[in-house]
Amino acid sequence: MRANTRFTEAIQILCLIALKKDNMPTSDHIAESVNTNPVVIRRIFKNLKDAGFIAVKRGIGGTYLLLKPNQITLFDIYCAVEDEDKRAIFKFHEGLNSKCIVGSHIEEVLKDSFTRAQNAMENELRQVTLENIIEQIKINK
Amino acid sequence: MRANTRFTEAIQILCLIALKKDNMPTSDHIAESVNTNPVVIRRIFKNLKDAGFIAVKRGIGGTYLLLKPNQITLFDIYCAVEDEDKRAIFKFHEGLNSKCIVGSHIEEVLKDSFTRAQNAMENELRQVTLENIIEQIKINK
DNA sequence: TGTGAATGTAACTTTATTTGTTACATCTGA
DNA sequence: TCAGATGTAACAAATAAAGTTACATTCACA
Repeated sequence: MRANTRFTEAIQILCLIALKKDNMPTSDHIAESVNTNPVVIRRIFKNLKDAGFIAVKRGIGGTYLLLKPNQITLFDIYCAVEDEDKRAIFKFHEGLNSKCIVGSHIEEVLKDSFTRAQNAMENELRQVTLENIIEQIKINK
Repeated sequence: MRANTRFTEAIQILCLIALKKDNMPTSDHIAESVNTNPVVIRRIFKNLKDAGFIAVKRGIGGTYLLLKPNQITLFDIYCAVEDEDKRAIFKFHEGLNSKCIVGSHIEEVLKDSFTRAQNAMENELRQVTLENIIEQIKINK
């Protein structure tokens, strides 16, 4: 399949919304910045709405934040756009041979190490807020 | 695309080789434990050979370890079967709008946080050796 | 109250990538 | 030499993300 870019796109969408309070950006405006189709943006809107991060106005259009940027971490955003299965870094082949000592135990044995690695990654994402990202963008600007 | 299972398969292959010193397992034997095609196993053999972990005997067939299980970490195995691009957890959409403040800076700004998260994950993989995994399999047996 | 511009969403296509499979050249110990 | 293995190319199948089209629905405003 293609590389999954929903997470970084979601971050970019939230930055655009946070930085443009006056003219609330529409899916068309955002799609231009991300270089994709407006429908792709609207699909991510749905995830961000469900997570309680934004509100989207029908009819007139536009979006705004429901939380302050310092209340949203990168991990929160990650969870909003990818379910637990998708967030798992390491996957197992299906149908491991249960008659084989290795095949029947490897998944259980590796699960521990994999969980630790996954948690370490996620804890780093928890350390960074949307506000941190926005500040960096302003500095670089 | 499909879920990438090469990493877990490589670990399983190395466990099978480490645990069967007498009758060195062939790609056919291993394929049965992993539940896949022997060619898939041979493709991973190539990565493990290139990394210096195993030797594969042509003609007669079979494989054996060139390093001790305590000299190979999960991170080493990860690197052997996935190049750097594939190991990257987070990907960016291509063609971000360079005329937009967010589009032109987001990748650079996020890179820092993403690198930290990636490193945290990889450091956990460095803590676990093939020997640790094999011991756990024996205990569970 | 009609209109224009936006969102919500279904349905389908395109593209990318992994795994599975077939086939066959090559190798090696007995 | 031969039986059984690996090495590898080439192609098919499966899967999933992103792109696209289409259209119903919504809402501020003239």
